[in-house]
Amino acid sequence: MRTVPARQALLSRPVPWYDGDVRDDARPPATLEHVARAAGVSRATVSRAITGSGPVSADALRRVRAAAEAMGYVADPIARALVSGAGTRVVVAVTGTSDDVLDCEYTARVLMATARVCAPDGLGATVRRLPLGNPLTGLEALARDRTVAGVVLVNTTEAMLAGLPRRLRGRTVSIGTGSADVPSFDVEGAVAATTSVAHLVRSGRRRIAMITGPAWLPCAQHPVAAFRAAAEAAGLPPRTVAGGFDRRSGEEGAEAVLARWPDTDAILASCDEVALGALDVLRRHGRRVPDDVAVVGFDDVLAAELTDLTTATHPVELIATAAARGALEAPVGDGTVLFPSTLVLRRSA
Amino acid sequence: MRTVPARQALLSRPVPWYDGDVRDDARPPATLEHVARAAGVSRATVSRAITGSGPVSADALRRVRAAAEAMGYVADPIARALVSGAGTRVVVAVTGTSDDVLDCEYTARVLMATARVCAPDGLGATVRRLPLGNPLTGLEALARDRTVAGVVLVNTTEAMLAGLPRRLRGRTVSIGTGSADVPSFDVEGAVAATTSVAHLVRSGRRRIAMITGPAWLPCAQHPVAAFRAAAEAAGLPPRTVAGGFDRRSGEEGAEAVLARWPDTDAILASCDEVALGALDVLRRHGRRVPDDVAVVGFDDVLAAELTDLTTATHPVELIATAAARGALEAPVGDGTVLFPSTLVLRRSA
DNA sequence: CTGAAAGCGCTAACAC
DNA sequence: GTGTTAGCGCTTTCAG
Repeated sequence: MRTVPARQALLSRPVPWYDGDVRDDARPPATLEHVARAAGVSRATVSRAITGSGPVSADALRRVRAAAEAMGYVADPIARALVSGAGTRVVVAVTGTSDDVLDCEYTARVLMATARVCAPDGLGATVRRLPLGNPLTGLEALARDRTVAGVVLVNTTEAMLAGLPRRLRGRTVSIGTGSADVPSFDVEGAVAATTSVAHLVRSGRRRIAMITGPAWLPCAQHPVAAFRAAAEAAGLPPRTVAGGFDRRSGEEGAEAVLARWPDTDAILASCDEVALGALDVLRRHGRRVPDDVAVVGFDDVLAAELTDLTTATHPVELIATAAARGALEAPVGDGTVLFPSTLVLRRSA
Repeated sequence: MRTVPARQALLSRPVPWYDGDVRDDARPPATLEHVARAAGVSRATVSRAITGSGPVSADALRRVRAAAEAMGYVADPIARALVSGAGTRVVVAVTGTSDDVLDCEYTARVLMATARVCAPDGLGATVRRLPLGNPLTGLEALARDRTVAGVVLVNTTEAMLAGLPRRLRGRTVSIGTGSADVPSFDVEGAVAATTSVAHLVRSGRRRIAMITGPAWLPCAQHPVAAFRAAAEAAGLPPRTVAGGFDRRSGEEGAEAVLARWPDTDAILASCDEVALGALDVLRRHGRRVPDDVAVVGFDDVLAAELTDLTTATHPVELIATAAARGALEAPVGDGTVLFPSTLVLRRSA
């Protein structure tokens, strides 16, 4: 084996485009090597200068910066990821019973926000469903996956938080319930419910029923608890029926409400989709909205405006952006960050 | 410099988890090296066996497969990307004048479909806006970006197709207009327009106006041409006003239509969003829909169902999925793939 | 058919 | 401070 001193090897190896005059188009991007040669220093020094991860003389720093600037040097995130084991994509992991959860507008918006956060760092975003019955197998697969830079949990359960694989700690966040290990980002759903009830009571409603979110979803219980508390505080019966987040459960929920409490004069829905289903059922039953029954949703999707639905806002983009950032950087404060929700008054309540 | 025979070096280097009994959770994923040792062959052979990129004896193949299977080996996409220069993410590049294009439902759906295609390969997805005025600078940046595995163009212009950087060829596709270099995937917008006009004419409409899509967008011209042809074939005046894809241009377009041709009895919109804006204006002007004026949209978004809008379907997920696949694999046939659109009859026409 | 060796572009010990 | 040396996990000539 012939042993060649490294530096000489470097010098003898041609640096293809730097001295040639290839078409700008075909020219491959500059590497650390190119910058080092231009600045007259070693690759290590360039690395330190660029990342700021070690001592570099002011002089070297200046020359490196100038060279990098001139050649439009950008560190290759792939090489970085390989050496640091940091991964190249943020996974939006949605718990659910079927892939329908990936087809909903909400998930699409979370993914979009995540992708936009990832873009400048050369990272990508993906989605994956975690089966409700056994989310841990999915999480373990993610832990073993070297491409995973961070995980944004959507529809987090207690089991997932408790069983979070070690390797995922510090780069996993939750949109919803969190834990000591997992910072959480969520909307002030409880406040939204309280405000909605207050509005209904103020406008004379006395027999309010709530169609709740999925029973297995911890963060969906806060609005329910708030509804109960607000109702009791106002001296009203805390009527609730179990629901989900889709149109269908809005229909079933409204049917259940009308069957159990025919005198209901207001329905509070866990989300707009559910409210739309309820509106449908009310219409079919000949109940006028808002005259006979008021309806309040939650989310303020485009459809809410079109159907004149009174609803509380849900700043999904803001939440998801903060969450994705949290999954990439070391989380700022490892507690819960809640985003405000405000009631938008329209015709339905 | 001490020169150590490679194989001996390999043998003397401990293979951390393979012989130890670390917690399953903390155990790092198996590498080529682990499989090679277990199968009693070299890394090169394992590589050939796994990728099928070279001659391997049946015996070696069997042993490698067994070992890989047993250890749950999956090749690290990052290392692969580094050595092959293949990139780790597919970029959805949307041409537009402002970042609003990234906030629309359509783009979110394209991104979701792209992310789902990328997921199994360990790749991610991102979005990026290409400024309408100068999309080439953006494309050149993408060409220089090593993380880019493929590009899905949305709202493609002729200039972009003509000036596509060499390094992007073969891994760029277009949702919309394509070229010899760029395979295209689109909906049968022309057919949709023809069918819509046929329906309107059949139901007695004679003074049909179209609010077109953006003038700068080539693929948006096909429906316009089809509309003109259909109208003329039916002996009707081919009335068109320029529009865009947003609610606002639907409103402005409808105003323009009513101002120029007060006797209009049908409006064909370039998309549902535009149709919704038109509906609003018609209501404000006291025109009854569909009695006085029929309205037909295009896309069949959720809002179309809610507002009882007659519209033609637009299988965005199908199109984007095919496009993303095309950006990753060598495109099947380098022509245009058109997806069918069908008219959904509701109350508005 | 198979193994050794050479990197992809970068970071991180470790010496000077 | 700065350079040298080792890799990260993989593919790929190039010899045998």
